[in-house]
This record gives sequence, C-alpha cells and structure tokens, in this order.
Amino acid sequence: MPRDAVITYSIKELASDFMVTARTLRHYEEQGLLSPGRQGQNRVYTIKDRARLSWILRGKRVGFSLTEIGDMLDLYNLGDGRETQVAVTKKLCRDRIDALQRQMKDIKDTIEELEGFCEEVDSLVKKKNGEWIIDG
Amino acid sequence: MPRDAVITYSIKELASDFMVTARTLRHYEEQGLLSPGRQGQNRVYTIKDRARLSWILRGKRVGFSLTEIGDMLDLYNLGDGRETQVAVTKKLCRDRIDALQRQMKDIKDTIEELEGFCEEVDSLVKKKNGEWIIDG
DNA sequence: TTTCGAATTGACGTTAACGTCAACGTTAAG
DNA sequence: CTTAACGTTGACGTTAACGTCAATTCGAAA
Repeated sequence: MPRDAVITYSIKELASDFMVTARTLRHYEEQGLLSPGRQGQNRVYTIKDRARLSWILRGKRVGFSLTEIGDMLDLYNLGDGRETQVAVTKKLCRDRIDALQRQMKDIKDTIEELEGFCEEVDSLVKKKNGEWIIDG
Repeated sequence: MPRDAVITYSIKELASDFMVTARTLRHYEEQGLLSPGRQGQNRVYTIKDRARLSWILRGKRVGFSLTEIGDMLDLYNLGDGRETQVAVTKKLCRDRIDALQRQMKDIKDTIEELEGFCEEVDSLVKKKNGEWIIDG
C-alpha cells in the first residue's frame, strides 16, 4: 500500500531494466552521475533517474567516458534560473557534435573498407572454389 | 648510402608520423599487431607496417580494442593460398559492420539530442537575455 | 525467533592501453 | 674520449569502469 502514488524503482529493478548491475548504479552514484533518494538506508530511483541513466548508457555506447557524461549531464541542469556560463556550455556542445561527426566519418570509412574486404573474400571464394576448406 | 632502395622508417619516425609514441609501437608489437624487421637490434618499419599501423589507429578511433583489431588484421592475411575459414571470416565481418551501423545510429541520435539542447540554450538566452551572466 | 532475500558500505582485484623509469648498447659529432 | 641522440629490454605505475567479496543491517516470511 504505497503512501504516495509515485512510481519508484529499487536498485535491482532499475539495474535489470537496463541490463546493468547494481554495482554499476552505485558506481555512477559515486561518480556523481546519479543521486537517487533514500528510503531509510535503501536507494529509491524515480523516473528522472531512469532518464538520466538512459542518457548515461547511450553516452557510453558512443564512446564517452563517465566524466564526460557527467559534464554533459551538468549541462542539462542549465536553465535553473541561476547564472550560468552559456558560452562555455555551447562550446562544449559544439565540440561534442564535431567529435561525433568525425567519429561517424571514421565509422563510415571503416564500414566501407570492411564491405570491400567482404567482396574480396567473395571473389576469392568464387575463383578458387573447391580449394578452400571451410570447417570449424 | 643505402644498400637497398627500400624505404624504411625508424621507430621515432613512424611514431611521430602518426602522432603516437614509440612505446605505443612497441606495445602494438608485444600484442602481435606489428612485426617490423630488425637491423641489428633496432626495429625497421616498412611501408607495409605503415599501412597496418594506419588500420590499427582507425580501428581504435572507432572504438575497437587492440585484440579485436588484431583479429581483423588476421582476416586481412587471408588469400595467402592456405586453407582458411571463409565462413567464420565473413561472419566476423558482418558482425563488425552491424555493430558499426548500430553505433552510427547511436551517434546520430546523440548528435540530434545535442543539437536540440543547443537550441534550447539559445532560446533561453534570447528569452531571458540580460539576466544571464556569461563570464569565465 | 530464526532465516531468507535484498539492501548497504568498505575495500581490494582486474583489464586495457599505454606511461614512465632504470639500466644499458650504438653510432656520430665535437 | 666524452657527450648526445636514439635505440633496446625489463618492469612497475596509472586510469577507468566496474567486479568481487566480506561484514552488516533491515524487513518480511515461515
């Protein structure tokens, strides 16, 4: 019987929802990336924490370090009415975007090279068909 | 007065050409990614080593580990007339490509989110112009 | 009440990709 | 000959991002 109708999650729930371990969530908290509430001694995660975690994990997938992700999350806390360093913020954003675009190009090139390599293998197989040994 | 007209590079030359340290090249050799010739005790790198190094570094840029890069380089040593596991090879290639394409999507999404964020900041600045403090 | 499951806080272990340092050999110049 | 620049091989240090384990605590179920 919930006192308030606020949806929350235990550490294990949130962890398994995102396919990470509880240790990971605690680690993110140690690094200041998450700051869930407490219910006594236990951590309680809200929908906002879910959103943050989602961001963190995508940041990771695209190659950011936790520190960088922390910086980016801080940027999201702009607009809170306090005086903020907008110029710095925008520069960080732009730098990120530039880096990501360079990374995309690198990946594109690599994909093309890999595809070319696949074709090479294909033609080799067609040419020397029968001479190749394909086993485990 | 070169005995042979083969272009070679010292470890420092190759390193500075690619903006890495000599230690890095030795490390790659320890991991079996490079295997330069020797001139007495010293390493001599050829144009082929340059090509391999170039591959290695792009692999790194797109987020591969050295071990993975080693595997990929091994794939390039196909077609040497020996019996080879073509099916396995092609699967590895395809897996790589798939992973890279997923990574591209992630990056694209992130770029879009960052751009959206930038615009948010812009509009905030326009709206509350004057109230923001932009200093160092 | 005992026991179980799920949580907590330390605190040390691990892997990857080098950095860094020590101790040493080899030319080439002054 | 001495110094300098460049090379070599160990071998230990470092950072990041957790893994892993021990010792506890707490609330609920049997």
